[in-house]
Amino acid sequence: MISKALLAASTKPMILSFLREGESYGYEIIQSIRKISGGSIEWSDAMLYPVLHRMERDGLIASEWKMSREGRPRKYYSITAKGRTDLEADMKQWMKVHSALVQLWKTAKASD
Amino acid sequence: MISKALLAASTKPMILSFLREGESYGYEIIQSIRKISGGSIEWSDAMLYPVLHRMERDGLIASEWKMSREGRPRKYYSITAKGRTDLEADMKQWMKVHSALVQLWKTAKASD
DNA sequence: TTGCATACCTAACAGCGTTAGATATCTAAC
DNA sequence: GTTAGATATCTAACGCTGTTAGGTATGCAA
Repeated sequence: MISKALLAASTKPMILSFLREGESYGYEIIQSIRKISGGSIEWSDAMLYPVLHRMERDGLIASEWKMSREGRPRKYYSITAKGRTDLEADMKQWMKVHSALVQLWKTAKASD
Repeated sequence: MISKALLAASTKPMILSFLREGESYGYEIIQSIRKISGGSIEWSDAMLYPVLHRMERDGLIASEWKMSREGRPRKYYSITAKGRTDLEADMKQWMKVHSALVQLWKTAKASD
């Protein structure tokens, strides 16, 4: 179970990274992220859908309703140019924090 | 400037990692983290002090008032056994998310 | 027709960073 | 001596976001 704070920090960059590979829809995103993380990341739909709505409102992704063969409507999302730019910034931020954390862990180890 | 969400996810493990090297106090923690991160991580005192209070309430750290030579009172914090255990769990969680993110970034790169 | 997977959505609540304050000491400059 | 900046801690109101707990609807298998 990933903590709420870590979830909040990683959801947006993960969605943008995933959509960079091609369009997808909410339900599929949840399944794919679970698979990619080896089961350690379990997103709830009640968390994800508002996130997708916010990201679309902010122009990071765009949506389009499509009908699947089974007759179920799906809302497909694709990444926008703004979303790609935002992802690049997110990745840099993430790496800065990750580097600082790793450095702190190493330092502590060395003094053990 | 690190985003609010990423800050919220990294503050606790960073404080615990830092205190694992020895006791410290709020003001010094802010300066040290800024230095360690090369200036990219700037914590505000209004963010940090409530975090320290919560962590103490949760038994992850313990505090003790001490007087510095200049006469200024400082509240020194030290990590507890529970804090060390919590940090280990945080590190595992962080690495799970980090691995998933890195994998997504690699996949995207490969398909470029 | 019952149950499960698929597929989407929203409202109330709780936790936490931001903004904007407050208080107090020490040191250096004017 | 008093002004300014660094040191050192704290709190209240606000906004954002995940959680909990619901709701709606279709397709398929038992």
